[in-house]
Amino acid sequence: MIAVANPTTCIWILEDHEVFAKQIRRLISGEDDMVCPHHFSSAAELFDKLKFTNERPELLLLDLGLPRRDGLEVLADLRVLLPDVKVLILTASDDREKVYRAICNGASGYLLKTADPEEILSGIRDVIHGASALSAPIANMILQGFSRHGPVCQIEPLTPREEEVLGFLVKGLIKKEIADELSISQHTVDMHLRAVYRKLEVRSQTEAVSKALRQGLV
Amino acid sequence: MIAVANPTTCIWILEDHEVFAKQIRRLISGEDDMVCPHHFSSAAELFDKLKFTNERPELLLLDLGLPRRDGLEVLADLRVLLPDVKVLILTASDDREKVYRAICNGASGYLLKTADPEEILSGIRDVIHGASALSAPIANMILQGFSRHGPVCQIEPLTPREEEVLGFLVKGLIKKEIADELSISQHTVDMHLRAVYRKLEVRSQTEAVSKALRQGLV
DNA sequence: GAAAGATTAATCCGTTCGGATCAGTTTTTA
DNA sequence: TAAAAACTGATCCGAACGGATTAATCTTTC
Repeated sequence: MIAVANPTTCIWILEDHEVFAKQIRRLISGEDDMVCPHHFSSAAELFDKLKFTNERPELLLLDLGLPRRDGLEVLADLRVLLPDVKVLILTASDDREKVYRAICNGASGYLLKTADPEEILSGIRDVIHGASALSAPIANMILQGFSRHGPVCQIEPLTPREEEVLGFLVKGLIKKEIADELSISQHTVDMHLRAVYRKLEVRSQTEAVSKALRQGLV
Repeated sequence: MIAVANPTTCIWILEDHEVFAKQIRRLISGEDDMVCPHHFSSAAELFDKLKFTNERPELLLLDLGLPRRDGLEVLADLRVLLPDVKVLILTASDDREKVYRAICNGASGYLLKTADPEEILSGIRDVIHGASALSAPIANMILQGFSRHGPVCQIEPLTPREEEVLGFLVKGLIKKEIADELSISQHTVDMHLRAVYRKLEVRSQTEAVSKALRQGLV
């Protein structure tokens, strides 16, 4: 692997609050490993730029509290149009649903506007390097989502096939559909599932899916 | 609320690597809002201290790669013995299962030993202030756990009763047990559940639980 | 005080699930 | 190569589930 020293990262900002956007631009411009050539006040402006030019950012700082088009919609659209552009949410809202939707829609991080400049810059660098950035209160929200369901113990490891079946179950398929998907009989699916129940110490699909998701097995 | 200026936080360390432990102690001692009076090389030493003295830390920096007693066991025991003591994992391992188990067992954060001193200090402060601290690669691991299941859309809000029923379902109860728990008939539970199905656009308990957990509804 | 929404309850019926139990084949590993 | 583990398949049956439909009561809101 060839190491590239200080490659300059191109960052765009979508933020309707003009003053705040300019502050962030100044912050970024003060660093020698990143530039911010544009910022946009509305989703329309951003998509016009993408439509009529070939310029592309490596990272977009995205506000969620936009006036017309919701930031979450912008995020979902970008995932389809430009899946390689990383999106870092930078917003004032710590609404639980917004946080979850942003993450589930592929945001690389979620920073609050209360974050200090250092946190924003290191967050940007983390995202550029393939990691994720979360403000402490947001990390807290997510972690609580885990621990709320109580402590967990080590479990007997699942076989690859068992994990596969469990994965389809989590996707919402019923046994017959899983059987078709894997080209095996329903009885076999049943057998694998039974083994999963034993290992996870559960007694139903519902419990198995719940435990699997809470423990990050799938 | 009365603001207390710079209250000194008492931090303990459980870390079998003597050199690293001393580095961290020095780091902490250099700050005027935190002190580290003790560090321990084994779980036994730590629990002896807790048993024979009344000294208690506000925060424990915990390594997971301990020789005899596993750090995760220590965490689980501390949750029971001293639920108010916050635990911040500081370890070399980025093993997915360890991360999930630590979080599910109530750790307030998970930092990698590769973290720089500033990150460790700000992580400690975040935890003390009730938030959480995650190293960027760990945050990434957790976020991937969400987005792996694909994008999600806004859903019709559930009524309180519907959320309650869904909550019990996630806990692994079957309809009859939910009915008993809420002192209503199975038919009513069935009705609520059907409403949940419609709103979440699913067709089974399994799918409902899956979607609920992935979207952080419960 | 009227309208809207939430909560409660019930019947009917076909589908799916979970538990118990058995057994042959393939793959991995010691 | 032999043993262990994983994967495959099957039957039987009672319990649980999902869909459709109807309707009374209670609470909140305008």
